[in-house]
Amino acid sequence: MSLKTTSDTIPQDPESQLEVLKRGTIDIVGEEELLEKLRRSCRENMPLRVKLGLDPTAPDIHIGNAIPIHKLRKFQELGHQAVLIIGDYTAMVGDPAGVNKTRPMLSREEVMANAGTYLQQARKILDLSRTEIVYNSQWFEKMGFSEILRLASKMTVARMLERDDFSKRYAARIPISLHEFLYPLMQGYDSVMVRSGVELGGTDQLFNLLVGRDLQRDFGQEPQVALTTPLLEGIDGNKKMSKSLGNYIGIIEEPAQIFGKAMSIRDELMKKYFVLATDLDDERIAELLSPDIHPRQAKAELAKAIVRRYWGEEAAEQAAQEFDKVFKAHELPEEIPEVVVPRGELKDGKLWIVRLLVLAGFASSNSEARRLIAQGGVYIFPYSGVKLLRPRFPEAEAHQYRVTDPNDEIPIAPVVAPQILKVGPRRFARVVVKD
RNA sequence: GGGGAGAUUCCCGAGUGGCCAAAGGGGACAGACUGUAAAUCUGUUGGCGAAGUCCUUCGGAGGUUCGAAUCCUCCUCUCCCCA
Repeated sequence: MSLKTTSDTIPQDPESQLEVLKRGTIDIVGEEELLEKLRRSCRENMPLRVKLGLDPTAPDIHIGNAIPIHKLRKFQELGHQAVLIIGDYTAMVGDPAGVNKTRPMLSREEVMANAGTYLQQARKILDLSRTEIVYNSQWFEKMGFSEILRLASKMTVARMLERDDFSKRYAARIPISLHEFLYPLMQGYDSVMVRSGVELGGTDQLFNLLVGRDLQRDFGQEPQVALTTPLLEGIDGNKKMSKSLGNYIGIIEEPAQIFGKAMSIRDELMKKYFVLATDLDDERIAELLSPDIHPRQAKAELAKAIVRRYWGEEAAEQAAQEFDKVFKAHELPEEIPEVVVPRGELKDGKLWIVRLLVLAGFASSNSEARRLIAQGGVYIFPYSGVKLLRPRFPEAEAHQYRVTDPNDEIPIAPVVAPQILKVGPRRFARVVVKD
């Protein structure tokens, strides 16, 4: 996907820049300062240095933590210098912001592996050729203990405990490890090291961003402006979208996957997703959310818009069609993964259905497979020409394909005409025999 | 350093000798219904080719007992109070 280069249509005067940048923010600490910085930048033709830190704590960037990245992109479009910090050191600590327990410390290897995939993904949003990319191990690795002490002396325990997440944990008697107190200082020190003029982050980052301001002052630098963006709820609808909760939509997930996950959010969440996770303008969003539009359709537009943002128009269109096909018309999806059955598993050309479910990865044990069957969630039918699978469509006679007996032995057809195994509404596999 | 409380299944959390593969909630999965992987309702949620006076699981290692998540000893980790 190519990134839009809109810089020539973009307002260059500081006031309009500020206007553009303010859209979709929660706090700007130092808004006056920001305007001043923008003015100076115009006057002296010096781009602002805009910092965003990404901690590679998991392999995926999701549409929630992509929000500040898009904001960084905005700055980039306005001609400012994006500074992307890959927090390979901070990732080892784990940001305590908004978390109610100590995060497991990651190993160097895990972090580095994630860092690689992060850049791959950030490419989808940022123009990396115009982005300064820095790893914070660069300075933390060689930092001596005396320097760490000096840094730590700049923060008080009382101030730390003012933080909501820490004070809650403290009140609830949930352990707080000392190294977690170091995190904001590390992030703040990053700002000093890259001489950041503006730092971006989700609202839960406000404290960390403010520490950056303080530290910069201590180190004789002009303090950065802190600009925060909203947090997005995960697809479960109540908790913040996060990797560890597994309630996220990753930006490099398959379009079909993104589409489906977006369709699974509750209706009330649509507005927020429209605003924060798509490129649609306010007018269009209002239109889609009006009572004239069926929520189902609005949500499909939402899902499409999210896919479009990361995979382009064509992928979005395809994902939408695919979804309708499977969930509205109850037909087979376009792409069905194979489950390979080793010939040795067969007895007289037959395979125990329970075994097949396990081989396909649809059940982790025979017992679970039996349960699925007992619940009526398992179907097996020939590949050719079966329109699924609904009692409401009598011509399909769907239920003749439902597996009802966990002791069934399924004859496995030759490779040319494989069978389709379906579990639940959306898990499919094509059964293939190989030696 | 002294005293007290605690660690339970994917998560939270009940359980203080057998009725415990372990309440309840969350999550997840399945079914019904539908507008969809929304909402709602129902069910399932350790393993074993389903079966048993079976095996594994209540922080770890031992012990008491016919029998231990539950009692004892030591260990690891956490929280609280005092210093």
